[in-house]
Amino acid sequence: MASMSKVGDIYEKLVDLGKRRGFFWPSYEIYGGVAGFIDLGPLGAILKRKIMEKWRKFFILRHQDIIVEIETPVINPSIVFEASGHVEHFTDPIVECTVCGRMFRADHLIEEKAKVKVEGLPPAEMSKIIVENDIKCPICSGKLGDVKLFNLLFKTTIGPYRGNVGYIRPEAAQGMFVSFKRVYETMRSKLPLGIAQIGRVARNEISPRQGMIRLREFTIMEFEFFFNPEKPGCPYVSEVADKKIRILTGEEKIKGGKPIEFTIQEALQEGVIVNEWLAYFMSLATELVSELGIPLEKQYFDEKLPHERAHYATQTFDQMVEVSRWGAVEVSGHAYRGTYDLHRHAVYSGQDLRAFEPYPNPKKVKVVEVVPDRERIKEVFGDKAEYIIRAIMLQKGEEVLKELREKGFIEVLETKVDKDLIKIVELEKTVSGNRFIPHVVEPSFGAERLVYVTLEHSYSVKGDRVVMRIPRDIAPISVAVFPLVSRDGIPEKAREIYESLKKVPLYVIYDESGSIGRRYARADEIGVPIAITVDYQTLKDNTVTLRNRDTWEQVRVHVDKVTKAVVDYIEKRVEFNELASY
RNA sequence: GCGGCCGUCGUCUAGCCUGGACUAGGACGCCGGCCUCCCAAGCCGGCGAUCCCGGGUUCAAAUCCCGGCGGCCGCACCA
Repeated sequence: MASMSKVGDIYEKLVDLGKRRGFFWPSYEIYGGVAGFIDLGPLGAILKRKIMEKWRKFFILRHQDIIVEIETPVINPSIVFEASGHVEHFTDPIVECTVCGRMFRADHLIEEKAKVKVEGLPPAEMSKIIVENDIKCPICSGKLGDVKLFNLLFKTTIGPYRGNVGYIRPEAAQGMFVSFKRVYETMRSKLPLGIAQIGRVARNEISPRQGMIRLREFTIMEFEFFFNPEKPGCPYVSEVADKKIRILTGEEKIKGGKPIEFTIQEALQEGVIVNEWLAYFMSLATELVSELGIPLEKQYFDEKLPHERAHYATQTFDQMVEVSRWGAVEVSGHAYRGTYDLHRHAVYSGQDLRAFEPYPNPKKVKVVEVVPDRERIKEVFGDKAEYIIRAIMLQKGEEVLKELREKGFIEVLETKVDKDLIKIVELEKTVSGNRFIPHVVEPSFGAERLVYVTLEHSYSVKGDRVVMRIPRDIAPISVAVFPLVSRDGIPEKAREIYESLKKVPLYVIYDESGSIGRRYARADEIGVPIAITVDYQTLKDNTVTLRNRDTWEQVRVHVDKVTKAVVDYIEKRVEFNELASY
């Protein structure tokens, strides 16, 4: 297909196409628009839905015995995001130069210039440090203003009381953690367990740009996969052992290197990916993105360095897809979240969010029990005491003991607790099983970004026309029906076929305006994979022409077989040329 | 948030510098009709822009000035 060629920067062409043909456009256009919001048009909405369905097939339907989908609210009471750490960590202290107006992260600036740790300090304290250390604007040396907090969470109130603060979720994940106990029970208390959700989230980005890549409100598709850290193996990993993925490892990134191709097996053996489940899901993510029409060499995983990672994660890979204008964009994140979230919710809610796995037979074992000294902890920590006591009690006794012996204190909730506040009791006990906080790996996908990269990698030009080569199983419109000419009973015949295809059901368009070539062109531009043309021969032998969007090849198929041919083709059960034998 | 460039029919654009002849022109697309036996053909007719919004200067503003909103690029930000 030498005449099929990719063009350079296609962002603007897609923006144009999106508006003209109804894939997407800026929201609130008639009021001048608001940055960071987009509407999906008739075609975009179908495309997104088909991509979501594909995601469901990959991650939920294929694993429906262990991964289930739920739906939880978009608006959350503030306690949820206090527990998750978002209220604290999703807030950036920023400082503006009074001369040139540039904005900086106050904490980064102070730590760099004054060499002091300022994490968690109130803004007024940071402002003081800036004045005391005479820190100036690193660009123009101008005077810096006061430190202010900027929080990316959208805030609202729940009900009529101003004090009852709610936030719109910036990720769906907390819904899964908060309802973990319930889902775990409905799934008959077994691990591993994945809890998935597709839903809207919002982040109040400071300055969103880049069309549908950086949005203030978007759809996230993610699941939290809970497992016993003592049994971290994934039984499916053998199925994907030889599958290839590309990773820009942290080590390689520091050296300024490029992504390296690994098989899943190699990535695990070499310790590049720390967990089998994480590796398995990364393999599926690669396959999913490939099925959106993005070749392997245009995707890679970017291992996040410690300072690039979110507050909850111990290992994170961003799945990147190369696009023409912005280099590579993140379409999914794969994080090892450990016990962070469940632990925090257990502490904040006072609920036991541990899993339990019975031993074959109850065992008599020596256990180390941790008994916090409630009175003294309350004296020392005041309001925080209750949370600290809960956090201590959630620790494994052996681990607390070890930490105390090594350091003389333990660290919980980013707080040091001295050894004389904790009593250790060793006793013999009959235990019937293991109680623990499950570990979590989280694959999380941005639906709109997947839509965008799909469109971008579908875009091709053939001669002077645009052909959107959207993979046929996710193309918004599956098939077009055209009468070759609009007389002699041909339109009537074509309409019959159109009506029967709609009932399949399929997304179908019927078009009899303009020349046949114009209609093919219109269909190509919105990525309709197959066109059916009713012509004079149809009147004689009841066969129609099927025309392939990508190659323009044509085959004749009997009218009675057309539905099956179309369905088989768009569901990728057969290739186009095999339709000739239908 | 800062700086640069930019904002005219559905889309792309002419006009803006040098204010008036602009009833804002064109191309493509779209709608209706004719024609048409397979790749944006042709013919006829039609719809479509208070020139992003608000204010100012002027006898007169798409055009000059100010503010806002939006877009792209750079800086910062993107847990």
